[in-house]
Amino acid sequence: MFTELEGFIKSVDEVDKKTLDEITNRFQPLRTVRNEMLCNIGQVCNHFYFISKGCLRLYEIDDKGNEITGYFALEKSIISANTSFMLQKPSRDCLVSLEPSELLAIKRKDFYELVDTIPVFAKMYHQFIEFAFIHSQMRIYSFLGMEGIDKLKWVMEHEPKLLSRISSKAVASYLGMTNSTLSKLRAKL
Amino acid sequence: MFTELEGFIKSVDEVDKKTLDEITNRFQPLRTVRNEMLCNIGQVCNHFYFISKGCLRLYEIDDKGNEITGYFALEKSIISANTSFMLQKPSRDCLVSLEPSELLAIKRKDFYELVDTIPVFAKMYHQFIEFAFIHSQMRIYSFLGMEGIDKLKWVMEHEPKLLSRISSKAVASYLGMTNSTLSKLRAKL
DNA sequence: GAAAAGCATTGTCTTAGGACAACATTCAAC
DNA sequence: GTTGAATGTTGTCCTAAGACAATGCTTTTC
Repeated sequence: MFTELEGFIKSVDEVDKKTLDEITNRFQPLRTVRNEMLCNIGQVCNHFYFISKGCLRLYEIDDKGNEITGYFALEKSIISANTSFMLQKPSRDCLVSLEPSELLAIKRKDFYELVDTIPVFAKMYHQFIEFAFIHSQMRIYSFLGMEGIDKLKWVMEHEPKLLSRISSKAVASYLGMTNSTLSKLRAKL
Repeated sequence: MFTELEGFIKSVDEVDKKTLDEITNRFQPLRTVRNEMLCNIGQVCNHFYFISKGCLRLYEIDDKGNEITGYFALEKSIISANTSFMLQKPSRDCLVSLEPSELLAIKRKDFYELVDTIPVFAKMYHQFIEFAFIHSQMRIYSFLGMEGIDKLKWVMEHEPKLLSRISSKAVASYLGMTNSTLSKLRAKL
């Protein structure tokens, strides 16, 4: 499990073995089953997760009880209930595993200590958040105003893994449509 | 103009006069008229802007020629054509002033030098990007799946300044609807 | 301060997509 | 493997919102 994390860090920048150990030492392995909740609505999220294997989903539940997916994270990436983690406020999001997953968890305090003391880790976080922001903006541009069929084509082009791996229901909640609409659109292609 | 920037930096963290000067020295004042273009589509954005007075808008033009607003920035905040600035790729966004504005511009190279050498500046950037990300996520959650009337109520509650200050047309492009729809929804309230 | 350009409002018509429901299918758990 | 629950498909019906157009209202510019 730690091999993947080491590879992930190395992909950010060159790093010596000692520094790498300092980083990985702070992470605790964690195995989840399907649909295991890592952060529930109302909790303050105190961990960041690196995904060695598996897949996590971050979603919110709106006034009408509909789920809206904010983010999917696949293996070799990091995720938390970001807003709650950053602001240390009760989360409006749920963070759950979609599959049995192998994770490495780091506590918030340790996380920010590494950010403050280890440049490669700071750079990694910096890249993560820039990417997360850019990705969100891209979704806003792509999904506001776009018609359903174009949203579907957009995911097929930009995030094809989601379609092969993740349930239609969850994908629909990511695209901002109902599962029946998604199903009809798929039939049209 | 520089007074506002100094206040902005001080609001991030305590900072001595010398450091403050090192920061502000890198900024060049810049006055714009209405609708002045600071970064056009296809250009690589090489500046970050602090807004002393006025208001900027970041938007994209989709396949059908419709404008989609990604972001509004009012005085006492910073903005650039973020994606292009971060990735150093040709921008898909246009950055324009909505009003005659007083700006302070900093070159990309200087900007990142300050990020790397002055902790308070790094913290400021860090806060900016965390906020920008959180704001984007909030918009995704709020606007995907929400009905028009609820989006309007949402802006009235969360960003009332936009409605009093910015043209309906631009607000509509921010909410992902046409201006005629927005006008009809307003009449309904 | 007149002319022009850009905005905002309101109307009609049309359509994409939501709600709900019935049924089929897959998947997981025993 | 069997059973039950969750997911996916397809249908009908209906409504929110887009397209387009006509008109009135502001701003800007000369």
